[in-house]
Amino acid sequence: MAEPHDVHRPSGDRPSDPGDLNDPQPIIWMRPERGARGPVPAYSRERIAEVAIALADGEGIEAVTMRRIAKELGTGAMTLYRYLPTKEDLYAVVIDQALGYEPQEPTGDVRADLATFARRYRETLRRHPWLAHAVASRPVMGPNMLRGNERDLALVDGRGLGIDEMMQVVNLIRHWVTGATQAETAEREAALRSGMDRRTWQQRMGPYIGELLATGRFPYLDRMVREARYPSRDERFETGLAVLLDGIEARFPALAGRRG
Amino acid sequence: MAEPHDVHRPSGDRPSDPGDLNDPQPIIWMRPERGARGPVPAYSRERIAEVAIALADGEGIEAVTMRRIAKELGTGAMTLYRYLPTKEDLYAVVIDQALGYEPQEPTGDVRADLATFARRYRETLRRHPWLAHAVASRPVMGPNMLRGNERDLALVDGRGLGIDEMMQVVNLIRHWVTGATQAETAEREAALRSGMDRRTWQQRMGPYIGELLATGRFPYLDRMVREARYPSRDERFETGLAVLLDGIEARFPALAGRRG
DNA sequence: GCTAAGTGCGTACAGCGTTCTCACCGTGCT
DNA sequence: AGCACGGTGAGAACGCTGTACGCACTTAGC
Repeated sequence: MAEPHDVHRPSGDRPSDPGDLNDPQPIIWMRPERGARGPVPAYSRERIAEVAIALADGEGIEAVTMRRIAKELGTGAMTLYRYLPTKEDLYAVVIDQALGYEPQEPTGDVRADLATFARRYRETLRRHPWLAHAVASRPVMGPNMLRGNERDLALVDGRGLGIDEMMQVVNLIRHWVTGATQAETAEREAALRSGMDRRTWQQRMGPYIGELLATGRFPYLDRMVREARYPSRDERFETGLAVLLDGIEARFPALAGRRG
Repeated sequence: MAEPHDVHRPSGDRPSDPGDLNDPQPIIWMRPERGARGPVPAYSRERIAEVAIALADGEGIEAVTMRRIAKELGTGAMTLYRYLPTKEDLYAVVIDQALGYEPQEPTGDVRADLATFARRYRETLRRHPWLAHAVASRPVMGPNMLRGNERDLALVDGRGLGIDEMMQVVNLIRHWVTGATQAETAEREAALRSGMDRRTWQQRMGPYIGELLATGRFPYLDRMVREARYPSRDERFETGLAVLLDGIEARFPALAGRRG
């Protein structure tokens, strides 16, 4: 929330509009990767993001610090600021790079295409356990995100839906997948945090759950503990997805038939 | 991820099981609020959480620091650690308290009940813009969360669904609401960050969007800028909800009829 | 070859969560 | 009635964070 200083103001800036004092920093993807003048840079945004992603995947997102990335690259922390003006910009680049881009051509079967889209998105978010959380916190607008948006909207195009409706369908799936994946990883991480194994977690939670059940005020929790078959995460995902797709076909019948 | 020290081990602890070196801290709601021995505490978990929530609502979640909360209470930072052993425990208590508890009796119309549930949940998350993000990152298990779970499951009970299916339906709605609300707030916050008004944001993004459209490689982005009617957030929410409920009724027909 | 933009990076600062410590308080046991 | 001991408030200090500033060095364009 603190306003970063002007790293280097464009030399020929117009007499600053008194309405807004500091001309806002342009979004990271508008800043040129390097100017034509100085020595050739030793690193690049992409290389830095690559290291940050590896770090986040291997040791958790909280291991991603400027100093640590720099150390991994064999340089000083301040060097990174030649490439990325703030840590928020680092995140933007890291997220967009982690999202990546995988093409998907519409097959004419919208339901199948949307299912593939949902599964692909989930896989991406699961490959990087910090990603769902990161992507949900900010609008990203990077090149991969934007190309991905084109690809995803194409899956529901040509069926008579307006652009608003198309966005609605795609976002419905996106939001559910991010929400569900976050819940998945939150559960997993909480278990891991308490000593790296499932037993320790149950050891910690067991007495608490027992205490709760003893009050008799949590009949459904009781049933969850006693009756639940606990479908696998994959099964739960597939069921949720089927519900979603049923709903989409019910509300937007144009999407239901085969062919275009 | 760092293991906090034992704040004060119970005096009569058994010879420590060599399997796991440090007996894990019990979950915060199992620790007694205070022992029977010493002077009466000047504060309480609830009071601390109250201050933290006010701070987060007013100045953003990043304003919630131990020192700041302490200052607001008129005390020293370390005082808080008598009530909450770590900041993660603070978050747990804060989230559960912010979730609150609002009763909801089943009416016999499951679709209407689930819609009410979804709207109520969304309102709660919107009242505290940091909450959706916070609740999605960890399993909470606090008293409000747990009572809420009982209340929500009751809405789909008595229709022949197993507990797993009941959870499935409730979680589907929860995950979508958290995902969608996070997207909502992320968008809003990003706009606010760049100078507190919408115009500054468009001023920053405008040239970038223009640059993208000029490439001709983003036809759908183009349509979004040109054709989109941009339904309000409330409209989008209602549409998404209708889709979800249609899907639920299609997959679990037992929920569709009136009465029990 | 000069100039100025651009680069690598050490130093330093304010602020973070948390550990250690200590003086003091108040209840329950003797 | 006295005192032991657990609970309490809180300051000092540690190792960490993001990043502002400054300086020496490199290189493209004139």
